[in-house]
Amino acid sequence: MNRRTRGPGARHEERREQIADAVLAIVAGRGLQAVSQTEVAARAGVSAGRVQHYFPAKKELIEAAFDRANARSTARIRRLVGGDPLTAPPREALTVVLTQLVPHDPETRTHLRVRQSFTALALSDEAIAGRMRARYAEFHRELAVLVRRAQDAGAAPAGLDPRTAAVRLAALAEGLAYYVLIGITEPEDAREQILAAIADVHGERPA
Amino acid sequence: MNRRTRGPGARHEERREQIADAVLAIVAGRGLQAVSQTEVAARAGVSAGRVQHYFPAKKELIEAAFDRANARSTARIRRLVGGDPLTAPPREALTVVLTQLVPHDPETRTHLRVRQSFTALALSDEAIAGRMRARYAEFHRELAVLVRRAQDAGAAPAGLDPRTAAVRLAALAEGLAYYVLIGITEPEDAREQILAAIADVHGERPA
DNA sequence: ATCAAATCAATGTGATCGCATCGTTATGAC
DNA sequence: GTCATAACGATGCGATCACATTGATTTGAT
Repeated sequence: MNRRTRGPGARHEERREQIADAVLAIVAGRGLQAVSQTEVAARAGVSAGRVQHYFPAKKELIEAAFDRANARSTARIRRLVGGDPLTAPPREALTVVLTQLVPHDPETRTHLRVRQSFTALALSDEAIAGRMRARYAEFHRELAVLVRRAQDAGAAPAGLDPRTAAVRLAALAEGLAYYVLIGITEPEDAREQILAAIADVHGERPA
Repeated sequence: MNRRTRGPGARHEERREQIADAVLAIVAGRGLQAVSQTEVAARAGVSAGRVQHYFPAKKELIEAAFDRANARSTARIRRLVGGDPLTAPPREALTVVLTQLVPHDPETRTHLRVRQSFTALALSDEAIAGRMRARYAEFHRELAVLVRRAQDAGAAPAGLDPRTAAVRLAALAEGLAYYVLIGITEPEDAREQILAAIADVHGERPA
């Protein structure tokens, strides 16, 4: 129907995303504690009043930014896989999803910095924690499906429980990702380890 | 010589540790952003002036708390292993060091919450980041020594590069630890996965 | 005993924060 | 056209923060 329901402009969702993106940029650069109405408004190139209008409470602003980050991440994965990861070739999908977790370009680096800030916030903010748990539940479930399909396709002999293998892969990838982020591991090394772990799931011997 | 160099009491280091511990308690409970002079003073049971006296700048207070957390962690590991981990039976030391990373009692849970807060801070605070890198360098080096000794002792056939294996083990353990912390993985499951990974390093087939 | 330095508490200060409030403007419904 | 209302900008307010300042007190050294 109407693209604009009310008021001037009224590209409501668009504006919200623009502001949420500004929050993410600040978080990536200087952390969550640097997020304030003034800071966000300046970064987004809008008035502080507008920020407050779209997000009456700071809590909502932060949560919107978190959701926005997840949406961006999901979109990026889908773009790289070329569709729904669950219907893509399982091994390729596994490789993309897991290697995208480790920072290797500005975009992934920024995303992981943001994510790391929110993981800390989740420890003292139940609203974020709930979203985080839901996000991980979906993530691990999706990974488990991929692992199972990969096992079925390959010549996996015994076959580890898909769910367990999925969690193991994710944990390894996330741990390595943080090491890369703080600069104690090279992106290439992390990637190699992840590929080896994926090969292991396929019944091949890891390097 | 003199335990007290100057002034009343002058149990300088002791007081600093007491205040640093208060900081850690606050971080564990409500996160880094809840740390303020007033809050710390109240938690430590001292005047706000004293906090300021021992830590003229907040930056120093935070860094002292970080160092304190590391010292506590090191002491706990040594206590559990019963001496220097590097001279203990390698497989036992590996098991202790890695399984202690995942939260399974109030102490380890608190420690990991604190650690998680600091990992986020390290992304926007170079002083903390430097300390963090140094800490990990030592941690991974120590793990690598243990892995090498474990490989020598066991019947490991080929033998993965000890350094690579060490990083892999640590990454897996830390990833699992965070999953446990936010409640999407059970402590027992995480422990099992870690034990399996250690067995793998020893040349045994993982479960 | 005296003194200098360390310790400590109390108060002040400027800045910043989240949020409330108020007034103006722009827009769509009628 | 008019009217209700969303959109928006600007300003105000109370709270809190890190840090500075001040002054009193306690100790060890001499």
